Amino acid sequence: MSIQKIARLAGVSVATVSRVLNNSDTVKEKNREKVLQAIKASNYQPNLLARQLRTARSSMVLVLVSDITNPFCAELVKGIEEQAEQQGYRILLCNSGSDIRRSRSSLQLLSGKIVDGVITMDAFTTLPELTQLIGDTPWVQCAEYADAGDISCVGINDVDASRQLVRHLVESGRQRIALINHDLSYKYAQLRQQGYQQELRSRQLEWQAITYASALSFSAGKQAMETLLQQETRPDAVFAISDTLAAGAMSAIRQAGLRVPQDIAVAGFDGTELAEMVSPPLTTIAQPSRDIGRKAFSLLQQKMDNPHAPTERVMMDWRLIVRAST
Amino acid sequence: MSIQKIARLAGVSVATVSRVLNNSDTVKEKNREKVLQAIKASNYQPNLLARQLRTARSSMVLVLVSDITNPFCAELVKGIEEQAEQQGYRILLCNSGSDIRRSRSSLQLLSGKIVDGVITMDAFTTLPELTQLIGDTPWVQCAEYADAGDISCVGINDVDASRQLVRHLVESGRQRIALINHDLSYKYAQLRQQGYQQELRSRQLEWQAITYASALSFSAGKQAMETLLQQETRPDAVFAISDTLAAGAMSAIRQAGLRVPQDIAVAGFDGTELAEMVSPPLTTIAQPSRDIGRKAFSLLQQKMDNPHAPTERVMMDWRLIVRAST
DNA sequence: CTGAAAGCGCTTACAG
DNA sequence: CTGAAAGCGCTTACAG
Repeated sequence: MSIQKIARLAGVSVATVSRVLNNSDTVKEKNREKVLQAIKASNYQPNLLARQLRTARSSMVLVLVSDITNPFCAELVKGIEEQAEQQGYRILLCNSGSDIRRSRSSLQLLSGKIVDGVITMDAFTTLPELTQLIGDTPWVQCAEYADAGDISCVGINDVDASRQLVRHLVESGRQRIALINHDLSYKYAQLRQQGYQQELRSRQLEWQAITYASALSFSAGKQAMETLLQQETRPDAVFAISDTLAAGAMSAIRQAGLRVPQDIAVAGFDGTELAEMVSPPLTTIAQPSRDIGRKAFSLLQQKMDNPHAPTERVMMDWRLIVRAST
Repeated sequence: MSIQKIARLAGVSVATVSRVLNNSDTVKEKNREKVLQAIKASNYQPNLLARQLRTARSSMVLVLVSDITNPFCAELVKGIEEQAEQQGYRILLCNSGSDIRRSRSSLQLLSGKIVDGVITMDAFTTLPELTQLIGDTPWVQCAEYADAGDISCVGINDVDASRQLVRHLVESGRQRIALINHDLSYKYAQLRQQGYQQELRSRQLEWQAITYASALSFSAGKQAMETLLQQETRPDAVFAISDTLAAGAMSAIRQAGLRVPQDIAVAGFDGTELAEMVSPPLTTIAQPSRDIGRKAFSLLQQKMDNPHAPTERVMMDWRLIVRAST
């Protein structure tokens, strides 16, 4: 079913059909109706491929998400979606699993002209490769940094946020604060660790312990906490770099027969709903995830509308939420 | 950058370039090299739109997910993805939010020939409309029923699973078992409710209470539980139709100063990781979510490979997991 | 083994 | 207001 058939059915030229389809110009009412009727009668659906090939734009953007299972990512996506929808764009989600091979495959949608731009959340260590793959098509990095190259990004000040969280733990009397971190190829992981260390140093606290969870998951958090509990001195507080990890840590603590927060205080990061779901509810850093997502799309749109739009690095606000876990 | 330019650069025809690109036939080694070199030199990327338009296939499928935030959905998607990847397909995720308007918009990817098939998880009440939108392109309904029309689907036997869960509650001595359900436009919600009622009846338990959560979320579950707690007689057990709702219910119970499971037992459904994350951990029905996803893709692939493939309704295995919450 | 040519289904100046 | 025609970037019989 093509525009040709419709044209034949309606007794007009394909140009006229196309004009009706794009409700453009001035088509004589009589003709418009004939076309509309033919369309309805044949249940015609325009071929988007052909249209996009011709116009060289798709009004679709690719969102390369590292892990949809991660509630923080899911929130970011919702923000991106909201903004995109409002601006008449459609979003294609691809789950990269932080795997460069899969990213590469997904990015063919970009180089293949199926989407007009891309929002990524990949580790900043993969940026060189991504940069090469993406070339100079519109691109925004979301909730992870890009400190070189011509890439716009949105995030929060992770060092400050971490410091404030650690400060809170210190001020509530904790002496041995451990960190459960994740893959340091993420810049945000590095920065949160920096914040943690800076704050300890400035408070003259010598005790320090860092474990690296193998994934950003509950079970990895649990395992990381078990490791911490096996060490000679036991921490009296744990700062986990995400709420999911913190939930895992709490579970490990409970299984070891210890209490939260009496024996060990636990704090998370992100401010997802999960932090309220566990008990005791988690102290955490609330990130404005929806807004980060929205902003990421806005930056992308600027680039799509104008290839020479300036590259921006946006820092959003965050805040500490104190709950019963600390 | 087009195939034409490469042809010119390499001093061959576009046909030859195309052949190299599709590593087909037998291109003289000398020419292949010239082409490969030209491609590398110019960093050429094939235009997928043009290719898909020409070949009328994309090796991409659309997954219309009702809510990526839902951990059960996320698991399904991972299963679909695994299978798709293995078969050389790419997946496009669209978040319908159970909104028919958004589904409609996403389905243009189908009618517009951008994808070869679609997997949905929409409420069965929307099927008539979806059927009309989708026409006769390959389509599989995942984790929700389709009892009419020519739609393949994969799921579990919800009635049996519910009955077994309720049986477990009864057998552990519970007398007043409440149900926290969700939107009855989902067939699975209807069936689980049926199972609940059937089992109560067969056990001659008269007491019954059903609340409907406004969403499949923690806070909606909490609210639903609060409603239940306000009624004259208090239940001594609650069966929530999803783990997320169950988590909300537990939170409400705790806030009311009651204990789980001593005062009220709580059971969930789905068997997501969340069920292990809360404390006490949840008794739940484990659905083989990954396998459901994989199966959904396989069914879709059958339809894509052969338009006359038979329509199937697949029922997967499930099992009851008893934990400390009951 | 290779190239000229048709065609996938659209849109858009251009001429009338 | 409308139509004929070119062209987006590919692939694929067809002929050689």
